[in-house]
Amino acid sequence: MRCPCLPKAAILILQSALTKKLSAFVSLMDADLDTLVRFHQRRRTFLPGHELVHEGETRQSAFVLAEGWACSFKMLPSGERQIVDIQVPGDFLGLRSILFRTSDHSVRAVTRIEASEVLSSDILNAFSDAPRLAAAVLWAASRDEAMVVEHLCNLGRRSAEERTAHFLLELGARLKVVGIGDMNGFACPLTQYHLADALGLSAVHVNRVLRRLREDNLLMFRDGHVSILDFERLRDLAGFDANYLDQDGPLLR
Amino acid sequence: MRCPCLPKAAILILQSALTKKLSAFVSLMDADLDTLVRFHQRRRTFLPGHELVHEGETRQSAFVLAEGWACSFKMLPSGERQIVDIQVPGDFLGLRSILFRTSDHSVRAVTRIEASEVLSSDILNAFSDAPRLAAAVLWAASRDEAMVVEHLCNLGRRSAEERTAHFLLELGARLKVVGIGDMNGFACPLTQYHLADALGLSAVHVNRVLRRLREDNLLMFRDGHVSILDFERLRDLAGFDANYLDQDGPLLR
DNA sequence: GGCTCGCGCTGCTTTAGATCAGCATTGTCT
DNA sequence: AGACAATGCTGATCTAAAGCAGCGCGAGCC
Repeated sequence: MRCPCLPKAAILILQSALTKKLSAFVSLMDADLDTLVRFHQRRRTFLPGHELVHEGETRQSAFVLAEGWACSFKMLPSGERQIVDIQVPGDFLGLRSILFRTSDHSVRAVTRIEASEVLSSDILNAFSDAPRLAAAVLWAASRDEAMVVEHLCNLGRRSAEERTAHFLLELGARLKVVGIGDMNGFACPLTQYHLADALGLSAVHVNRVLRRLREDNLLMFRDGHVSILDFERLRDLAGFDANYLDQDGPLLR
Repeated sequence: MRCPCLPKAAILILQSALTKKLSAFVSLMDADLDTLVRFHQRRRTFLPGHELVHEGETRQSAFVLAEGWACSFKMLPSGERQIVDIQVPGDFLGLRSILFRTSDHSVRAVTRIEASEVLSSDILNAFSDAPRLAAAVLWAASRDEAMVVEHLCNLGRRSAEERTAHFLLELGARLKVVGIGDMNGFACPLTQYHLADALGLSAVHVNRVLRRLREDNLLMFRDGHVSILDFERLRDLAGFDANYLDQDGPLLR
């Protein structure tokens, strides 16, 4: 605990996944933590499949994901879905939907989730009241962008196997930071259809790729669990370098 | 001019491409404009091909692009290049490189460019001194992310023709906001190799796609100029909806 | 019990785009 | 002038992944 005189809510926040993540960027002051507490009012529960944010609609809310998994995606005119990112605890959901006139993407719960609604006033007030926290929000948004950029390289220049391996390694690394899963694997509620929509592949092909990865003793994706069988070879296959997650080492700035 | 008592430098800033872009989000106050002036000290000129930001290196600078074109990209272990985005006047270059421990991407001048170096202290001080400007920076970063997200959909779910059309329509829309080009087309210093690296295609295939688009009287990419021959059909082909650029209509928030 | 539905899995055929190879044009350097 | 490097362009061949078709299995439901 940083400061025993903080209100009880703030102490809970200290342990939240979001705080863990932001603390990798700056050490937050009391004023920042007080403001973070406000982010965590309005906690909600949503069932699997519920759409929290709707592409093309105005006056959307953003959320901070506390428990469970979600995915952000865009629908294309052809009716196909492109999953942009998978969200795990500590991630913002739909941040761009409150900064933009109309949301450019949708967010849907994959599992049952708990999330706190964040209003655009919460974010914008943070810029006046808690500049360090606001800077951390910019950092978090930039980190999200870095992940999308890496996904772009995935789709543009990596083969189906490399892509799949890279995607699952990234998920593992992100989950480790918020204290879920370990080097050997993690619980994963995604279906092969989720993978297909995220990786720009057909579900049929994802299935084949997963089989090959399993037959090569690289990883197993089965029964809602991902097992990393050979991290080194997987990392080399995928060309995975976690630098872009900016999460190793203690906070510097 | 908003305020005749501002220093001369600030009045110039009022007309800068960055200011035009940020003003689409919030109307900036004098304090914001003063801070923006600081962003525009340290103006530099770079020759075509110069690499301003280096992937994997620490202590990088960011820049605001004032004149000319640049591209941000990542190199993959295979030696292939994925262009993440093309930058035009008013865009930030390498913003993530000052927020992260090590830069996750590189930035290279396509043409001769003029750019102002922005230190991480410039950005972070803005959070304390000019919260509205800081919020606008978050918006600009989010807009960049929205563009990368759209590129992701491009690579994941659109055919080579759709991708190419979409990419060039987006460029046209972005250039229009900063006052370059019009509905009929724009000067474009990119080579077919740039397109290939941005679109995740081979240069050979880009050439064929451009030929088909030309033969169908949709657009011409030739001699450093893009001519939009049939905007409506191109837009339908590409499934292009400029909403994600969040640049239409007057400022609301 | 039988029904459907979601999800995982597999074989066969097709195709979009890569790869390979080579030519034409233009501008720059010596 | 000749050499060369970039860039644009084209035909022939190859291949990774899509598309299509279908089966198995367990869960939930009438």
